[in-house]
Amino acid sequence: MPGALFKRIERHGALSEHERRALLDAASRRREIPAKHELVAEGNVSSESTLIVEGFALRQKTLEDGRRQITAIHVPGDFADLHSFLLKKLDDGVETLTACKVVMFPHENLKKLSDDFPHLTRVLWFMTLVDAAIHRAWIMGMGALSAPERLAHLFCELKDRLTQVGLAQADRFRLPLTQSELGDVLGLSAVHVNRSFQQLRMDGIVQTDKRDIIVSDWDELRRFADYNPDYLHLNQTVERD
Amino acid sequence: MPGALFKRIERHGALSEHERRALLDAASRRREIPAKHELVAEGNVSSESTLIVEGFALRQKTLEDGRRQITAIHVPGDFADLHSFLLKKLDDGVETLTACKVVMFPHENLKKLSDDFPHLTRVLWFMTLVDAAIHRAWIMGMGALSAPERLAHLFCELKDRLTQVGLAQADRFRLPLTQSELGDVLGLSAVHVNRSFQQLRMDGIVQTDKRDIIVSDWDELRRFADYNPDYLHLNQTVERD
DNA sequence: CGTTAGCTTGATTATGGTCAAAGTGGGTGG
DNA sequence: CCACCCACTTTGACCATAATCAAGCTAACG
Repeated sequence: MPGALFKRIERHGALSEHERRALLDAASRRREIPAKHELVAEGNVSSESTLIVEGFALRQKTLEDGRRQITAIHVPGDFADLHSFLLKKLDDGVETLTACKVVMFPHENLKKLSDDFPHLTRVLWFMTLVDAAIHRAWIMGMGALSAPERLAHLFCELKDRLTQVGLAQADRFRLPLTQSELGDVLGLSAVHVNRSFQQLRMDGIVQTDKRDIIVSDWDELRRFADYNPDYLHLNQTVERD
Repeated sequence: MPGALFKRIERHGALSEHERRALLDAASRRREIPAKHELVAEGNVSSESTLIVEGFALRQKTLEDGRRQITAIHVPGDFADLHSFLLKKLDDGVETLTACKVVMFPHENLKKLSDDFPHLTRVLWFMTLVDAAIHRAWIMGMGALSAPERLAHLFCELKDRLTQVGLAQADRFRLPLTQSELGDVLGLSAVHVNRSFQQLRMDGIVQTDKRDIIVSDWDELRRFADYNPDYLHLNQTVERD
């Protein structure tokens, strides 16, 4: 179990036994958190970071008038708020999307880790850099892609990220977001997300079954969305020396 | 001169003499680069990172069909591609906007720094986290703000970032971007950027003089754009212990 | 079963894109 | 020094994409 927990970290890091142990020791408590529960409020100072073991979470920013924008979707294996280790005051809030099992890492422990384990530090840094690369892909999508393309691009991204941690089937994955939430991700109204869905279905490149996204020809979808998974650095390892 | 060079790094880090020296030693050569010159191409593997000493640079992603999206604007004091230290293969290309003076940091030297100087490592990590926070602010803007609001938000951000490194006057700063480039930043057409400009001018909250942006009442502009500078972490120091 | 959250549809409006042409001004070469 | 050039800005007319509003539909859940 502790092994599976660090699936993603280990994929990027090739940790030594010593580093594994230190990482495990840095974790404080496990927590189970219900769906739609706020973990950290936007603007709050945080003193621990959250590794998601099970379930989905999101990060969001809110405007005065209530408009909200989702800035990140997190899947199992992700650190949802590792950036709070150094930023402290979060510019975005963290909220569970589904019920989650998480492991908390107090910042003082991460501090100690980063004093003693340079390689492990670089691996954690790397993971926040991938978060940033995903931000850039979203910026690209919002600036240059049409609504159906954006939706398709998101499906491609989530499929690859979920496959990385063994949570997608060959032709489908579960998407635990309502169309309204998807709107807040993509910068679209819920109605327009619905119409974009219909277009993808009518064009025959995406099917849906409840909350499952089903795609028989991923290459076709990738071409449609101009998707290139390089930015996820899926199987890249931070070199040790 | 080497002192001014690290203005931003030192603001966030409170470096020891030892760390300062190590950082200086990690720099390889200084370079002068003409305007509109590509420093790293999108998709290329990079082996050094670029600290901007003078001038402006940008990062961009391009689609097959030529649509491009600018993902970051960099001002003096910024590391334009520090993320390439660990990501290696860049998902966005780096290009100068104006003529630049830069200092290169070979990744092997950064590697050594990060082995030996945990605090300095955390400061560099912090700077990439601020980049990511800026990405999130842009995502928010593109998803939830109108065209004139987005433009105003960008002005507020650049004003604060330039002030941090002593490059803005009280009521104005130089914006070395054409309206077409601003369009590629904001996800708008050049024509619509022009019309958004006109609206800000007509509402009396922004004036322009050549490439200077002049604002007499910043608070008004900030309110208009729903701008909160917290995400820039302008004067925040990474604690040493 | 009734309630409710989420999905779907239609009609209308608004924001922003596209295309084309006409200004403007700084820099360069004759 | 002037005239031309070129890049950038501005304008207008028209079109496309997406938002909004309102209502009806569906299905899971208590």
